[in-house]
Amino acid sequence: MDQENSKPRQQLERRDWIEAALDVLADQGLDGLRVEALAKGFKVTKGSFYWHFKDRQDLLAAVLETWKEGRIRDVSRQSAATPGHEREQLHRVIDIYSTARNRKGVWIELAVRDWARHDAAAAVVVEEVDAWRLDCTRRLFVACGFSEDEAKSRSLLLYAYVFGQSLMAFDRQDAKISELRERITERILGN
Amino acid sequence: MDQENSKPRQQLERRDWIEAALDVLADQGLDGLRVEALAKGFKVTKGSFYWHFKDRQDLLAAVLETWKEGRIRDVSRQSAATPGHEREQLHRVIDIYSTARNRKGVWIELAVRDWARHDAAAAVVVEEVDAWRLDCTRRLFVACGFSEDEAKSRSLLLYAYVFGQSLMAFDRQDAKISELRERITERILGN
DNA sequence: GCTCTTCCATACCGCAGGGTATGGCTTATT
DNA sequence: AATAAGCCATACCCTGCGGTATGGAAGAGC
Repeated sequence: MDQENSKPRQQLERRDWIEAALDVLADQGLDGLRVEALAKGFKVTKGSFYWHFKDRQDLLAAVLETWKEGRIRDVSRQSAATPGHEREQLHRVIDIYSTARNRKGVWIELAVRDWARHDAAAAVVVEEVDAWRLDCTRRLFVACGFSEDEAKSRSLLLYAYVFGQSLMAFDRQDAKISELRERITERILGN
Repeated sequence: MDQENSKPRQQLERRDWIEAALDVLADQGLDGLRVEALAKGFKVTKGSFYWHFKDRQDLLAAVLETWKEGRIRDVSRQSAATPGHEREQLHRVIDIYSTARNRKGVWIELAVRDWARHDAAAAVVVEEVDAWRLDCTRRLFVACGFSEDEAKSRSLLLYAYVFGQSLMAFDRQDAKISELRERITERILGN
């Protein structure tokens, strides 16, 4: 119910608040991100919060920046694909966002995108992250032998699919869901 | 800024509030759906609102029901495909949700799905609508000559793509976006 | 003309939550 | 030991918003 501070810390830092904020963002959404609730999670009052942050917007901007940096790092790791294993790498990109584990990452992703629909700053960040991601997978597709246009097209399809799939309840629709997923993956990556 | 009542009505009905609520839902999201703000849009006080609705939850439930009925009707129209033109029908399904016009419909879709992530009732409705839609396109794919499994798989890919695509800013990513879209559509519907 | 119903205005309560001011405790510094 | 700095508690203000109670205006029916 309430997020415990696993390490019974004595001093809170900016990072701790940001981490907790990301947790809340994952399973409450942006409008569930209240400083008093956050403070209560740390068994602390908001007097602490306003020591580390100017105001709520300050936290939100920091959350956004943190999320962006994390995604950029992820993309960088994916870009460093072992030559000859680009297709495996693309496969992993799909798997990572196909629910199960990484539920938190997916929900943060959706929360941020919802955020971006009503906030210009968030929209900019999402666009930047998308551009990185799409460019990364585009290069991978090109390395697989596809043309530039086909690589762009498939990159778009890939990410639209994984995000769209996380939008659908979809796990409960069909029993043999994993088989369907394999078919789709093949459709995106295949010949 | 404020939604005008185009027809200078004298009496408000339940439908009017629900319609206005859907507008707000489209460009403000669920947490922007406040009864006082809604009343101000009608140049009315909330005394009126609480005449037509028990409370805020009553409105939300009605909004959800209205949205569900609308989607079910849409699916029904798509199901009534002229035999021999199933592929055209699938093409239209993709086009309808590919932004441009129907921006409102897409944003409501996203708002409702965000809603469903934190509300069980909304989640049920979304699941039902998804089931209808997937079953409809599945039948269309089968009519196109695909196997049952392949039809299911492509239906999933189709809807995940259109929803995911609406999640991405994506229109500003590339100039020749329409060409990319055609490639993707071909990938989803093609041989 | 009178009453009753329908629909909305006015006025109010209660509470959650952002933000501020200030005081107190703890640790480091000299 | 005394002072300063870092970190948080307490107390308070203000606004927005859900919800209620009640009164008032306009038409319907008799």
